[in-house]
Amino acid sequence: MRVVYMGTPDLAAEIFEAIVAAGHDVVAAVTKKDMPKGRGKQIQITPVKEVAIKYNIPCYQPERVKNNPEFEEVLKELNADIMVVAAYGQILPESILNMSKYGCVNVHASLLPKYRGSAPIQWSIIDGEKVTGVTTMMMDIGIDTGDILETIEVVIEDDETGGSLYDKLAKAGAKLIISTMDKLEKGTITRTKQNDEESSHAKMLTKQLGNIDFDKSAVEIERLIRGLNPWPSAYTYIDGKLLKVWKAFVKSECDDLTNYENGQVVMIEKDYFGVKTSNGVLCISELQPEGKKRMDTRSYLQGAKLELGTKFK
RNA sequence: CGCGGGAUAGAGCAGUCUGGAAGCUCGUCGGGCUCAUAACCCGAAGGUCAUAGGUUCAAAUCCUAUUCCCGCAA
Repeated sequence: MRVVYMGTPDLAAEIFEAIVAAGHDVVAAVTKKDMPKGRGKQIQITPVKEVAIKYNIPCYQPERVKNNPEFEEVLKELNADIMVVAAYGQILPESILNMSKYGCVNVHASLLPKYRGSAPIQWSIIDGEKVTGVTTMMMDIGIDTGDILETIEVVIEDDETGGSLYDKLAKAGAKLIISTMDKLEKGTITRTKQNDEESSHAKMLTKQLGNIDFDKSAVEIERLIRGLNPWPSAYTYIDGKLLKVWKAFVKSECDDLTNYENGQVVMIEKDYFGVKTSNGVLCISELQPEGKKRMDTRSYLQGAKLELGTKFK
């Protein structure tokens, strides 16, 4: 098929590659504008643009697609059979949705109608889901509300992190979109309406979200840590300095801790230390002090003189 | 030139302000103790103190430049 591909991050890039590899004629890529990123403020090109350059595919980066007749004209001229959208980052107007023969198909990293929105992967871990997946759907004017075409399930492991799940879903999504495009072309696809009553919305991730609240339960905090690993990461403060928490586990049975407050260090072992929460002890086993590299807690304890009763935050 | 922290043994750190013997907690190796051990005791190896230049009788430490790592912000 003659494809226009829209997407921005790595996940979208992987799906992009799969479509190219499947032999489709991708005539153009559309991605967000290059933004200054990283320490220097160096301009960094988006992962999708990288792929476009690799295969010598023209790449468009409109500031905005809404109310942009010029860009719509360009799109029209491309005369695509289908537009595939994956984590593009902009809402498409109806005129673009209806522009091509097969319309706009979106690859979304959740089992819709659950986790509509921008950060479904991390939220599914934070919420403690056991299963998530990828959905392909026909886009309409709502946010992730269109008819479902196909889904694929992915199990969330007990030690799943945002990063590891991201990779799994990218691979699953790549497989699924090929299948969906194939069925669309053959006309064997079925469309299923979403049940809005079962829907939920995954809010955008913010750095604030990673600020650990020790008044929550250890189980919840541990999921937060995994969900926000590697980005934007869960953290707390010690002596006013940032301390990122990369890995932790929960200990529910402990000695009497009524003398301690939530957020205080209540046990120090060789490979971890435990912090009291509202329910259970959060045992931190991998962390990163401000300005330092990520390290296991064993190493951290060699150099830092952590004492029982130290309060985080 | 967006703001800031950092580079010292395999790891994590102290020492730098106030120049004057290379240290700490571990790890590794050897030996001992023990029914046994990730526990304990004794011993050893392992460093161009990021790089280059400067000041000084003397530099990890003071001055200048460079490289690399990291946090914030975006």
